[in-house]
Amino acid sequence: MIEQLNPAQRQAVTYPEQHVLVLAGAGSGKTRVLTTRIAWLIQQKGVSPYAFLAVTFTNKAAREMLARIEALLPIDTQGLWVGTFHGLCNRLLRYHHRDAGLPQGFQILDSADQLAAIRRLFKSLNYDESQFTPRDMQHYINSCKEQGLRADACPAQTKIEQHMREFYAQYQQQCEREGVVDFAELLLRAYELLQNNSILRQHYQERFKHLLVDEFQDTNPLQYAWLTLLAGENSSIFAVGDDDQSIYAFRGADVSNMYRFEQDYARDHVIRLEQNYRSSGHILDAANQLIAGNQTRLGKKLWTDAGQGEPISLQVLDTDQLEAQWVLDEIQKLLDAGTAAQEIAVLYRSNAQSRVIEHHLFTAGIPYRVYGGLRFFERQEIKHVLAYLRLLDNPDDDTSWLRVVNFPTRGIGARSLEQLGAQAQEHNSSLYRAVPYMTGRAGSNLAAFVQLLQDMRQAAQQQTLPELLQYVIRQSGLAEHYQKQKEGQERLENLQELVNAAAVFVQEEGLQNFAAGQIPDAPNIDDQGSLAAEIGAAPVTPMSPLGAFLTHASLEAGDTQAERGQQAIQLMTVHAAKGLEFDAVFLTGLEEGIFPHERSLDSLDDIEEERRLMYVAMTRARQKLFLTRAHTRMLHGQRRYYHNSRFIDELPAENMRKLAAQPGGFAAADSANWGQQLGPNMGSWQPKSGRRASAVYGGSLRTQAVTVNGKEFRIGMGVEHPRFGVGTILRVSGSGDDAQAEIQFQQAGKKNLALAIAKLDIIAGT
DNA sequence: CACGCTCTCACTGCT
DNA sequence: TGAGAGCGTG
Repeated sequence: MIEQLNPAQRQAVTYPEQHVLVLAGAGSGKTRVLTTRIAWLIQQKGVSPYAFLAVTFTNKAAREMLARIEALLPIDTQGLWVGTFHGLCNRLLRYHHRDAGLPQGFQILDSADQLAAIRRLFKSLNYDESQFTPRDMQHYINSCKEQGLRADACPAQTKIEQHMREFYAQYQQQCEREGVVDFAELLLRAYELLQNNSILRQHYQERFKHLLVDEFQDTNPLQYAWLTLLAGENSSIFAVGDDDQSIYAFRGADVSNMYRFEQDYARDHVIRLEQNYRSSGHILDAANQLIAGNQTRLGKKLWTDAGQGEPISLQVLDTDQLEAQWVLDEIQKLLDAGTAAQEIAVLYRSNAQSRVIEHHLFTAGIPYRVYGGLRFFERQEIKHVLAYLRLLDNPDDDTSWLRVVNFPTRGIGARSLEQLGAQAQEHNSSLYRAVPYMTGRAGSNLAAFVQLLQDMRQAAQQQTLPELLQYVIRQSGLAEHYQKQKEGQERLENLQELVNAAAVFVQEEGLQNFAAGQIPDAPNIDDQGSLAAEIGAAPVTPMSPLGAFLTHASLEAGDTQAERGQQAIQLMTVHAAKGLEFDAVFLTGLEEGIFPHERSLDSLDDIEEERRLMYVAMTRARQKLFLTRAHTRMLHGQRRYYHNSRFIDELPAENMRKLAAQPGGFAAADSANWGQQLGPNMGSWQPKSGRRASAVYGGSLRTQAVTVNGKEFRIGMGVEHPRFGVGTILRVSGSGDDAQAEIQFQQAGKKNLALAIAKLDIIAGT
């Protein structure tokens, strides 16, 4: 089992049973180490499978981990807790819902549901959106929870903070009333459950001798607290991560958890996995050099014994169009040379950049697959069906109620709902429970809807889950509605797919013989029986197939796209590429303001995160890495001009191959021969010094003044912008509608503005 | 209640 | 540029 491991991997796998931090570089075999550690402890040390809790961030990672453990061990892996933070917390809360103060069938809100709930509360509290929007509020609530803060513990120094905190409290009340929990709540509740209930805490602390965490750099403070709370006196945490690949600070991840863990738990117990099995030497050397530019890191240097391979190619193009064309040409060559399409990836910093590339691939007839976008359980037609189903389980779920009470339309308009809302408020009840107070036409329409739900609930008692779904799709009128709709065909197919998904689900969970609403006995679910006996906890609460399916739908939104195996070029953001690898990688849009993104330019922390992102991007490539940038690209419907990304300058010359510039594009049209100008060592790639890269704007395109709409803009002139304030023109270029100026604003920093569009006032006398 | 118009705004995205 | 939300009209 451990014979084929390298020394560092072996050390990690066989480390004494105590807290360890494993710094696992990109492509160093971290999943293998994690899974082998579990298998080794079970097999060689006789540790019971019950003593393990292994936690990941994504369902995909959890599935992969389980599959690999099963491949390593001939024995039964039942009892092993492997899952996502949210999945495991959900499990805890289902088992101990009473202790956690939750209703038995609590529903889970996904981000969209949460936002809808917040919007609804905005309306019912008559909040205007001038101070903060529902989106701001959602972000605020989640980040409070991710720091373990309930509303009463949130700061209230300023008026705004007081308002937000008050709203947070109201939102929480609404969730309690409706019996729903959002994602962050799953974690916070589970944490509080263990915190407040010493019997449960001790039970789990004694049970889980080994806590293993994947992607530790992505944990947020609450996850860290949950994990360290769960670890008892005799438990050990095996934390695997890479601080250089921490790219999710924007959603609450805090790399300093790694530094803290090292200090507080694993001092002198840090293992570095630095041998890389993925990329060639040139790529690794360049990536190492780049990431060394970050101040804050634990430090690590990847190496390979597989040879230098090919240097990294860098190509500079005039426009985003030409960049896409160049990428297309190179892809064509790779395909001709026999590279499999799915082994070629085109990466970009943000999704908007995919369009041009897609267009070129599409025109050339090359199959491609864009990652990201709508996932299966997030589609509106799917969410509609799920809303009906949720109401069967929990009619007090107002979010679901409002979603489908009038969809398809059944004569219950905004007016009726307003009245219903008022009744609900008055009787302090859910909308569902307020229906009997309604009279007249609205009352009877609502009563009919309640009857519809009642019929469905009845069906749930007799039919299997797939049968119930089919029934709900028909009886709700959704099937008919989409049949009539012009573009409803695809939606109908998705609904059928949902029925199939339910059939697969009950099969896999062994629930196929149960009616949808029936609660099966739970003889073989884990050790909960013994737990109940042991600590006198509330009786175990298994879920009905319906409840289980709804939970599944919330916690696992489904893949964005089907199998990766298809013969298609892979297009995705750098974030989405984390954890993946390809023979050939095109990293596009390497311009200052694109990558690093303009929103990150003023903060060192943000720039360091962008640098890690660049590091992640580069280390996706096995053999060939192509970097590209364009002088100008269309963004937000405007042509904008960009400098070289600082990250290009930070790469060592000896690992790079400078490609000759491509002729053509607007350079030719503008009669400025950019082709020559961008020859080797000029615009394309320059060693170290060329940070300012003035060559980009140099030569015949350099202009002293331009006239737009009768106003003359000169270099050095003072201008005022309604948002950015007062600034000085550093540079002008182009003409007519394309005329651009780079302006140094006193407050807002340097901006490139299109003069025909920007509302600039010239400050007289400058 | 549905449709179409205008306005605004824009990174990354798992659970 | 173009998606999504808000608003007014038939």
